Amino acid sequence: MEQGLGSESIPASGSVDKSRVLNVRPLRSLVPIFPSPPGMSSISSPQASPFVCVPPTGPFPPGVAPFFPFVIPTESQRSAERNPYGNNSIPSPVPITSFRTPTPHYSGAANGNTSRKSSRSRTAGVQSQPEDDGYSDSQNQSDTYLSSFSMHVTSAENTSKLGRKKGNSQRKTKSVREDNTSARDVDIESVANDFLTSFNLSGFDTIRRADGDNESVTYILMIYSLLRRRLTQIEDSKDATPGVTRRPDLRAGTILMNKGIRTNVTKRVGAVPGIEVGDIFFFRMELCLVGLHAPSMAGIDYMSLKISLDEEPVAVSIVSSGSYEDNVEDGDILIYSGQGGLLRRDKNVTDQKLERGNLALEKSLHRGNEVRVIRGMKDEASQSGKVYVYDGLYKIQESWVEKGKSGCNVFKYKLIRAAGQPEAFTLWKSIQQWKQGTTSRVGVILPDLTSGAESLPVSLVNDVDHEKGPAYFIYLPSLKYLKPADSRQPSLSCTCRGGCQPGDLNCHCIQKNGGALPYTSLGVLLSYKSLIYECGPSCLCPPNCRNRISQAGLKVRLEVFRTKDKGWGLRSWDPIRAGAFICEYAGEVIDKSTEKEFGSETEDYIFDATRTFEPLEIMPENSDDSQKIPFPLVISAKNGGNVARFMNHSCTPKVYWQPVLREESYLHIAFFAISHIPPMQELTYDYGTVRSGKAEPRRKKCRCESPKCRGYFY
DNA sequence: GAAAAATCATGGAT
DNA sequence: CATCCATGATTTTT
Repeated sequence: MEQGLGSESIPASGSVDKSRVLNVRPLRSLVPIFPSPPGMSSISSPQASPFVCVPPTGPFPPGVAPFFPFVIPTESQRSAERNPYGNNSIPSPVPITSFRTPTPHYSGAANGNTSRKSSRSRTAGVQSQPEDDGYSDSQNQSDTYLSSFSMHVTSAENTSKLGRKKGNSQRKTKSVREDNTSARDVDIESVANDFLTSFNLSGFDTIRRADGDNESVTYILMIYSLLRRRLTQIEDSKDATPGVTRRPDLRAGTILMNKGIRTNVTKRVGAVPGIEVGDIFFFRMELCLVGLHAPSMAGIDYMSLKISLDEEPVAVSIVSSGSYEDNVEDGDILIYSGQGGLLRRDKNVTDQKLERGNLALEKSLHRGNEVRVIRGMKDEASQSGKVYVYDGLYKIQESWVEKGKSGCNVFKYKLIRAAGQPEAFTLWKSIQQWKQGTTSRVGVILPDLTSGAESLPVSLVNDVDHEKGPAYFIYLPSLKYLKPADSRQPSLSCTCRGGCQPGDLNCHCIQKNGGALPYTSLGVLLSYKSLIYECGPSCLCPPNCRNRISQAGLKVRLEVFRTKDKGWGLRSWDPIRAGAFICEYAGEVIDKSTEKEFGSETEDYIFDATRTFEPLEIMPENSDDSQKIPFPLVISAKNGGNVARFMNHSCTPKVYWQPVLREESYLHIAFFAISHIPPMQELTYDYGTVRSGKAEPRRKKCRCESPKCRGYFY
């Protein structure tokens, strides 16, 4: 059924090269595929609570994750869930069900709706074909994935019932939008399906949905990131009819929510497994998906807690984002305003009422439970948009009512941060001050080791030992080709004087990239590719062209710092969002004639682009092998290089490298963030392994301290 | 600056 | 009383 759908809604798929399907290697999938138990959607709250005999300060020490043991529902429970009326007869107090569990909404919306709409989509698909060309290449490709893998998703989805929510909005939608717009929705849906199946991702099993761990959280965030960027790209390329995906962030979020690709669905007081204090997020939807803060918009998340017979709401997390007049002066204290009362479209400002979130906060004050605090602040990297920092657990100390600016009553809650947690928000404040110069960074050896060669200064810092700095080298901001590149191929440049535009198919550089720019409008790399093409020296586009991201210089404030046991390392003062460009690997290109000179005795500061690294989940490695790097590139940063030469190896890195070809003959190496990187976390990448046939450099002991550490690197 | 969006809780209806 | 359904409250984001 799904196969039929795929070929129906995307007419071009008739021309798909079936042989590709056979080449698709099974990708690493995170979890085995479990169809969700049919009764999942009817869980309700039984009686007993483990909280009854527990001090109000919370059932577990701070920082220690959840009170839920990892319980697989027993057979009796499961059958009880299947029979909703049997709920009350569950005899034993089982922790996992002792709280009101939100009904999971992973409805079959995606499949159900698409199939219903598919007949309409056929005509619309034809109409929109010219525009579709903007991304049809990649779409067709993933289409092959769809046909080969979709069965998993379909079967998993169909077991759950159709989301009424979805049906609801659909009805509204129909009256407002034209027919062909809703048919475009199908496009998005199928793109999303393609996308997900290309990861062989069929959803999370119920256990992983209920309680997360580090792996699930990062994985979900990666998927979200990629899907969101993908939808953004589609929105981009369809400039003729804007508004297809007005809010890619929300769109990507709901798709994943509906498919159950989320975690920590079980609401909980206190720490959330898989999420650490200091973690950063760029969208509210991300908070929903990982279960840190469930409401997609509201600032207060709460749950009802059963105490003996009574039920009362307690707050579990809040987002302070600047909509209200919160006081954030002191880093460990937060004066938080209650919700409501703000001016709405028709009404005026009103007094806040002691209900919902406000009531929950009040109850939490008396109960003394810990409340997670997420602080949102302006993202300086992008004009619009915010960064959210998980600032850990707080307790409410007092509450009062005061007159707001508008003269209406506003609830205020004073929250105090629990002691013993890693720095998060306070670190941001310090960094702000370093930048302003109001306080100085401890241990600075050089304020700018690039001596102005980069657009932003790079400090050299040592607050660990007495080492005065790395051995002398010349700072090169970019890769130096010693010999003029041999022009075996005529350079194919572009003539986009105003900068390359997403939909412009006449642009050679876009053509080389398969019909779509590899970057989003924010300059974020869409996804890893074995090779991407940027504009080069003879292109007519300006330096700020969107297809010159890796040439535009540093965008984040970096520092080279002394690590505890790995020599010098690199980290950033600014938060870095997933996919963002960090820097290139600068140095001197080593060609065959000079190779001897560098020889094997100088293994340090050598970058070998023929190395391979363990592919990450975010890389649905396309079987398309045509785009390999055009020639082996080896860079030496021994005598001269940039910040990249200080990046250490890690077996679970935050950064990966990506070959970038500028015109036909200039190959560069650019580094991009794998996931969101909070400030001051060391930037590391996987040094990879040497292609077989080449001499192995000597092994070095790896000190990355990750659970997946291989123990050594080259 | 307006408009649109998604989620969950809530309360009324069945 | 349990379940179903519709609506409201929330505020972020482009």
